Amino acid sequence: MRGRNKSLNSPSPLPFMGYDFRAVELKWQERWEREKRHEAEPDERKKFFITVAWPYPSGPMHVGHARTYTFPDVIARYKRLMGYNVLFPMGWHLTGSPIVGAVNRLKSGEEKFLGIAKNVYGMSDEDLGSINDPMDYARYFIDQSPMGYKKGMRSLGLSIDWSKEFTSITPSYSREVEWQYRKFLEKRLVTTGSHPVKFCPHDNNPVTDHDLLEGEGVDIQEFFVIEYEVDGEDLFLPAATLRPETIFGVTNLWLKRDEDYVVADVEGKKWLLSREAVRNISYQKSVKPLEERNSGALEGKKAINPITRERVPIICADFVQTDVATGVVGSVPAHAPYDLVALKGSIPPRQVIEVAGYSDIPAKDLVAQMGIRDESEREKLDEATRKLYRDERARGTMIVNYGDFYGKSVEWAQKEIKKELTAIGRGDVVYEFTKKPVICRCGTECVVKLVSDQWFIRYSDEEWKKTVRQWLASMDLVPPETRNYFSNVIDWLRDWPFTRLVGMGTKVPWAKDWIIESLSDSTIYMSYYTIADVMREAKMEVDDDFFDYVFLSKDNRWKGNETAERAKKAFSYWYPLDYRVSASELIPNHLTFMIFHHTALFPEEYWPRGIISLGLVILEGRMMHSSSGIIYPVAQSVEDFGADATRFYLLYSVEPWQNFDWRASEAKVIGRQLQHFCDLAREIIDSISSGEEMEKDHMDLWLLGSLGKRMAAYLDSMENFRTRSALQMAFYEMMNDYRWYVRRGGDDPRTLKEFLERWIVMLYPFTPHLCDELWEMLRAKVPELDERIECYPEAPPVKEGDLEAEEYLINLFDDIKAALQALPIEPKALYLYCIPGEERAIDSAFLKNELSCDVFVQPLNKVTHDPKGRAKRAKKGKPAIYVEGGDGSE
RNA sequence: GCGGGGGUAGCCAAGCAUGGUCAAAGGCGCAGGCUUGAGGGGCCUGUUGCGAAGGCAUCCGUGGGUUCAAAUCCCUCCCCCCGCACCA
Repeated sequence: MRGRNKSLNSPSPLPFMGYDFRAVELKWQERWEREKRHEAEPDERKKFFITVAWPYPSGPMHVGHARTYTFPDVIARYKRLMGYNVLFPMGWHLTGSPIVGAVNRLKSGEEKFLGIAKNVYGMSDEDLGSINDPMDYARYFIDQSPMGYKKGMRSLGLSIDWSKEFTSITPSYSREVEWQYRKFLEKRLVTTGSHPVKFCPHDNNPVTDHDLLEGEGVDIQEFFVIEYEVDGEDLFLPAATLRPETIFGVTNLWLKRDEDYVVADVEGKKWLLSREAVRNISYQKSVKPLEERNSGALEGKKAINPITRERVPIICADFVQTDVATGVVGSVPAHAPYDLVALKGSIPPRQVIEVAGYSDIPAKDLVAQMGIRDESEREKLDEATRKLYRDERARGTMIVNYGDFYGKSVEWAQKEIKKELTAIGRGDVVYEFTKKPVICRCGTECVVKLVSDQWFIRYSDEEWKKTVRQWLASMDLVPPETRNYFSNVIDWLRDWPFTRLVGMGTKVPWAKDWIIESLSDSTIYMSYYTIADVMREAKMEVDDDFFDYVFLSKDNRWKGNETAERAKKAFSYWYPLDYRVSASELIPNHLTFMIFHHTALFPEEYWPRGIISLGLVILEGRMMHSSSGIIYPVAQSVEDFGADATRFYLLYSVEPWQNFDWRASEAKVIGRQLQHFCDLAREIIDSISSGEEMEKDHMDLWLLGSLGKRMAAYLDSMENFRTRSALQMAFYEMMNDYRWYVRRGGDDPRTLKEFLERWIVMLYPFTPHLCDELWEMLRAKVPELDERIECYPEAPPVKEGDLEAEEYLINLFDDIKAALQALPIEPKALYLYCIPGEERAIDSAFLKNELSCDVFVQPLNKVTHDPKGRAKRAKKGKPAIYVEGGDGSE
């Protein structure tokens, strides 16, 4: 020990001081803003453009959101350190109906919602009174509420370029959306059609799962309807089925016993429908009820199978469910357990499908196997039905002599028979929920409605998919596991209905009654960030030509226009998007749509380069839900622990793409650790004095060498977005190195200054306020440092030689501790026998001090004391150890 | 059901794509000691079991297998999470 600076020898004589994190954070936030530190303009530097899914401000910003936005901020700050010109913008997504819905609920005084607004969202009566329309509500959660997004983002110290801010309903942005869809229309990438949706007749609106009281997650199923003509009457029995291929095995038709059915005109034909079916189907087809007719009146009559022309009897039964599909069912006893049981052998089953493992009457096998006695055992019958369908569909073969059907698969037959029936005008389709009831919040039972004139984006287009697949292959996807996921999504993606009747948003340019729904208007909005400030300043009306010129360089009248030129310059500088950051649950829609849309609209040089998918955040083990009040608001975390501690905590426990469990107790610990770090840094800064030039000794070289290694690992992690691992290097490993250095007597102010300089820089992306503060303090002592921390110092080179000897000692020290641990004696003297030459690495003074006993180092060629003959165990790099107890013996 | 991702010591989690250097990093928590103006600070030590020695035994959801050698490769089973569309 050279004792140049006593205060640095452990333990610290200074009292615990800490710092006022809120004061420091506010100071720097204010300064960054005043200096417009994060506003980015095109220049000659290499650029880095990163965006994150824009928030939908329908409630408070909680720590889950904080993580989503802090991660890209850390990356943005890191890239600035690396010399990039970084654009990290933010906007607001207002499209859609939830905000509209929230305002309606407030206005109608819905109690539950008002309670949440007051207690969870922290809204005062005054706040509530000031909200009259959806924009008021959105504004409230964007920048008025203390729990709002903009305040939250600012208080976290996010380095967002607010000059590029806009919303999804900003008029000039809407122009871009219109441009995009007109392009799609031109390219025939949109199409019109009809589409089944969950619908509430009372509200006269489509409903989402979120709007439901009961029936969440229920799907819509397509039933195929086979029309059987009633013999001798102008009436059809529309038997609804999921298995039209079994039509060859139909032995009879079922109606519910003693039930009043309705004869109705359905698009020009007379159908017999249950009363429930009349209501349901009237939302899918034009249905005019004509008269009632009891099922008993039809019993015994015959109906004509449209394919086989066979006449089969109409039979009534109790198991028929009138609220499912049409309320009319075909009976296939060989392949449907229900039918088999209900017929009780009165009509012989007819096999039409053969499956390995089953007899010639498959339904019979299952009924016997499961011990089903009669049709009242619904649960068992349902299970048998499901199992049989699964097996037959997977492995069954058709054994009917009809057309090409013999020997064909069930799947093929199903498609084929649908085609045939439709062709001869005896096939139709009705939609039904997979499970009932489905009940709207208003209490009304929902129906399946067929929306016509719906517009679709043709994601099913094979050419388009091919382009997207190819581009995907060249993209950087983080984490790599998402590649498979994307690739599957592209395969399964169907046409997407992109028009809505309600909510905020941009109108479909050629169908002004419709609005472009929220996922579909946010596919290329990153491009607008690049020109948002130019557009706002210009305040001018733009048209399709404008975007053609700016985005596609089409030669037109905008050429030479100042605004257009500025926009074009900015766009071509910043685009393409380097990384898109989003939640992994958006892979099946938004993120994939983004790739589709870019490839369809822009030249390849502007297609997005990378996607980072984040994991979700849970709160103390539970899912966060604004609507249920299970949230931890950002505002609170910043107040409780500070912005830096919040940021640090959000990124340290798991990598960004893993799920994260927020625990306030841990966030608190981080706050303490930062306080400690601050103390330590100040101590080092205090110790810096000018004019002192000392030769670096072994420990100094070790500390700087190790720093080089840590920094290399840090850079590698950051380049791959492994922020957790980077933080572990930047904070904990650095801390450990520092401790060891001090413990080993290291105390050179110059070495420590160098060490601290890099330490601050490494931590800067994570805890920018504290780091800027420390940097400022450091500069007061070391004026030659750059004012901006962003001009980071290079890592010192790693010379393995500087590290080797110390590693040797560390290993030896560990071995000694392990050995001592198993010994129940007080060590008095420690003998170390090493390969000659290695003794140079053994700091016996240090060991003596640490172990409080005498230490004798004896190279193998100079062993003088070895009563137990341990010296022979010495190996290269691993000295032999002999411990002598207090009484001199062992 | 379909598709994707996981199960590692009290907790969070690293490692597994290139088997051995893995009793298995780091953090948290917990325990003990030190800091000779007593407790939310710091430093040190420990945290599967055994052990008068740096070792041995057992261990990485379950049960098998491959191998001189498996947390790491192959198979069986069990369990958990996330998407599945008109919703931001």
